[in-house]
Amino acid sequence: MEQLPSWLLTQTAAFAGRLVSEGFASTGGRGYHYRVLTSLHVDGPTSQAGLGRRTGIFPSDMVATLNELQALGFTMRSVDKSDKRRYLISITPAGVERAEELSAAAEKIQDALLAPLDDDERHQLTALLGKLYAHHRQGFPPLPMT
Amino acid sequence: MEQLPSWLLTQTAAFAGRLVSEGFASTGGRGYHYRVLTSLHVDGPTSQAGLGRRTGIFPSDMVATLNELQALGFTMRSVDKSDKRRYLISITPAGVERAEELSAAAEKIQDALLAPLDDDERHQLTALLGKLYAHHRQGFPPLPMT
DNA sequence: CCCCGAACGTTAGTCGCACTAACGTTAGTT
DNA sequence: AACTAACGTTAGTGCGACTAACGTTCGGGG
Repeated sequence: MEQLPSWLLTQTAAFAGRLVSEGFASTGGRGYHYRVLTSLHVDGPTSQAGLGRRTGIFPSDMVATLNELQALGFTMRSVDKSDKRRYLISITPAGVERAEELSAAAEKIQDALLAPLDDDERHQLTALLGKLYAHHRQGFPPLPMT
Repeated sequence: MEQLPSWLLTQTAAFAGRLVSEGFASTGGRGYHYRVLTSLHVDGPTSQAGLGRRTGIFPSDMVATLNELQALGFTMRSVDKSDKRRYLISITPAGVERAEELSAAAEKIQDALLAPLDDDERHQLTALLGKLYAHHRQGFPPLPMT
């Protein structure tokens, strides 16, 4: 059982999840915050739905996440007057700062996670996971990442 | 962000988790059932605590899981009269059958998950994940897997 | 021998993430 | 003008991981 890739993947992911949670939680954040702030920081403002497509977060969860981030002063909702259905979500200076904190935390997490692997192996792993990720992402969510 | 190993790992794990959930759910089971039944089938009867150590399931969750499996007729609790604190958990014939069903489901899941990888890559991946798993398992839970 | 700490099973509850269903509003399309 | 699709929102579900507390039982040391 312990050599089944799905077992290894989910178990390793469990450890990874633990590390990620701890890492982010120690700075008072969580995965969704990291994903959203980083996406806004790197790829710029967009609608909530667009953000959801970028980050793989469901619209319903997006609402809650943005409520939190907004309450913390990290993001802003402004009406898109060319389309009254949507908000334009943008990141504040404080949000950028936070995004960088969380990125730093993410890097530390990498190190802890990949500790037993040398550089070669790390590249192998990222390549393989990238392949899996790319494959399974196909045909899955609403693709247009506006 | 998309080349961060932790991002890839957690995202890939998300897909894996989806496939696993779907795969098991389609047969009316879940991950905990698979873990527990397989452990009992492969490594024989033990106490609840022992089972928890084998499978990485918390005692509190073990209780619920065994209640379910017992209600379904897949496992049995018998008193360990040499130690009145514990139950001896064993698997029933129906449970063995179920374990095999779930194992078959797990294999199908493997195929779906690893579809984009050739044999070589699959071995690489298992090796790398195994390394990570082995490393992070150290110093984590109560080790004696009685 | 008794006491105390550890292990066992159990109940209850929390958290993060993923996901579904339904609703009102607004934009396009036909 | 009517219909469909997209948007944001509310509410609720499921699974896995985890914490806290409690009563019972076992084992070892004073």
